Amino acid sequence: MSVDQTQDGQRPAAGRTRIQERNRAAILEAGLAVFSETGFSGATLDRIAREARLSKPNLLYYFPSKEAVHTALLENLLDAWLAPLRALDPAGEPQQEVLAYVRRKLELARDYPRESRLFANEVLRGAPHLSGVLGGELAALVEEKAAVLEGWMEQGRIARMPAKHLVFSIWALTQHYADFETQVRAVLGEGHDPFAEAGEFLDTLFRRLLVAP
Amino acid sequence: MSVDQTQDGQRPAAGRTRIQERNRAAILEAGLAVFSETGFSGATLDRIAREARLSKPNLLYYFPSKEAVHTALLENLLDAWLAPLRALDPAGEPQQEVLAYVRRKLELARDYPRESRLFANEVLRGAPHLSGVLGGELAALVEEKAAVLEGWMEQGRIARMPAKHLVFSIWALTQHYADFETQVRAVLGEGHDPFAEAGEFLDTLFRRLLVAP
DNA sequence: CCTTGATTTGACCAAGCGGTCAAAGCCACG
DNA sequence: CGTGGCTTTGACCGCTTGGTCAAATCAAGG
Repeated sequence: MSVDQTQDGQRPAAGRTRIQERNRAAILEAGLAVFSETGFSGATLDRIAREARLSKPNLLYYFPSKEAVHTALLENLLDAWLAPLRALDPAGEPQQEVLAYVRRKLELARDYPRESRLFANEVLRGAPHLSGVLGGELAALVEEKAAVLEGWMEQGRIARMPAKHLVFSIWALTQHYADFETQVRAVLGEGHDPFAEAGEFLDTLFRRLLVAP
Repeated sequence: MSVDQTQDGQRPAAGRTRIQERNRAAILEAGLAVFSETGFSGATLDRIAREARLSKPNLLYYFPSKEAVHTALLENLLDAWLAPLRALDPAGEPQQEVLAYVRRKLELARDYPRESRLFANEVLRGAPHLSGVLGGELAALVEEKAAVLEGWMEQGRIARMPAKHLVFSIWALTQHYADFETQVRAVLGEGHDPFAEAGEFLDTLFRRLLVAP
C-alpha cells in the first residue's frame, strides 16, 4: 500500500472517473514496487505495466512518461514522510516529543520500507527530482523544528547539541533499518525481529542522549 | 582514488604487466565514479570506458562484462570497509575503542564517499552481488566483535545494550553523511562543514550512550 | 628487420528500451 | 440502438545498450 494515493501533484485531481482513479492507483502501486526494488534506471515501463495489469501504451495513457510516474510517487511520498516531524509539538514535554518522533519515524520505516528505499535511491543519486524540495520545504521545516529543539536546550530541558544533527541522527537510525534491511537481517541471523529490537534500542539511545547533564 | 586498486579478487594477479595494471586501475576508478553516481543499471560501459580513456571493446578486453567490473569493485571495497571494525581491540579501553571506531568509520565516509554510495546502492537493491559475504564474512566479524562488546558490558565497563544494534547505529550514523550528503547540505545550508560537525556530534552521542549507569 | 604475442579499435549485432499511433473496443447517455 | 468520447491495444519506431569479432596496431626479443 502506498502512503497516499489520492493525490499525485501532477495536475489537479478534478474530474477523475472511477476507472481513472483505479488505474492511476495501480500504476503508482506498481511503480513504487519496481522503482524501490531496482532504482529509477533499473525499472522498465514494461514491468511496471505488467505489475499494474495494464499494457504499456495503456500506462502511458495515464502518465506521459516513466519520469512522470517517478515524480508523482516522490511528491506523494513527501507529505507522509515529513508528517512525523511536523507533529513535533513545541508545547509538549521535550524528551517525550523527541522520543515520540523517533518512534513514529521507525514505524514509518517498518510499515513503508518501499517508500523509504524509493527516497533513499533518489537522494543517493543526488536528488535530481527533489533538489527544489530539499532546499525548500524540507530545509524550512527542519529549520523551524531545530529552533524548537534549541529553545528546549537553552531552557535546560534537554541536553545541548547541534539540533539539526540530532534530526539527522533520527533519520539515519530509523531509515537504516528499512534501507539496509538485507544487511541487518544477514548480521542478526534467524530468530530476530529487527524493528522491535530497534524500537527498544533507539528509545534507550535517545533517552541517554537527551537527558540534561 | 579507490580504497585499494592493487587487488581485484577476479583472478590471481599473477603476471600483470605495467600496462595491464594501469588500465585495470583506470577502469576500476572510472567504474567507481560512474556506478556510485548512477547505480548499476544507470551506468553504461560507454561512459565507464570514456572516463577511463579507453574504447569500449578495450575495456571488455580487461573485464569480461559490466557485472565483472562491478563485482571487482565490491570485492576490493570490502576489506577496506571492514578494517575499522577489525581494528577494534579487545584489549583496549572499551569507550576509547568504540569512539575510535566511530571516528575511523566517519573518516572513511568523508574520504571515500563514492565507495560508501556504491555499497549503499548494492545493499539497497538487496545485495545481489554481496549476499554471500553479508551472511558470511561480515556476519562472522560482527559476531566476533559483538562478543567483545558484550564482554565489556558484563564487566560494567560500558552501558548494557544490544551489541549488534550498537554496531548498526555506528554504520547508520557515519554512512548517512556520505550517502545522504545532498540532503545534509540542503538542510544545513551554506557555511557548514558537515563532517567536522558530525565528528563532534557523534563523539558526544556515543560518549553519552556508552557511559555505564 | 621480422616475428610473435599483447593490445587496441571500427564496424557491427541482437535485444531491450521509452515512447508513438492509428485503429479497435467499450461504455454511458440521448 | 447508436453515437461520441473514454479506454485499450498491437504493431511499430528510433535509439541505446551490452557485447562480439576480425582486423589493425604496437612492443619487444631474436
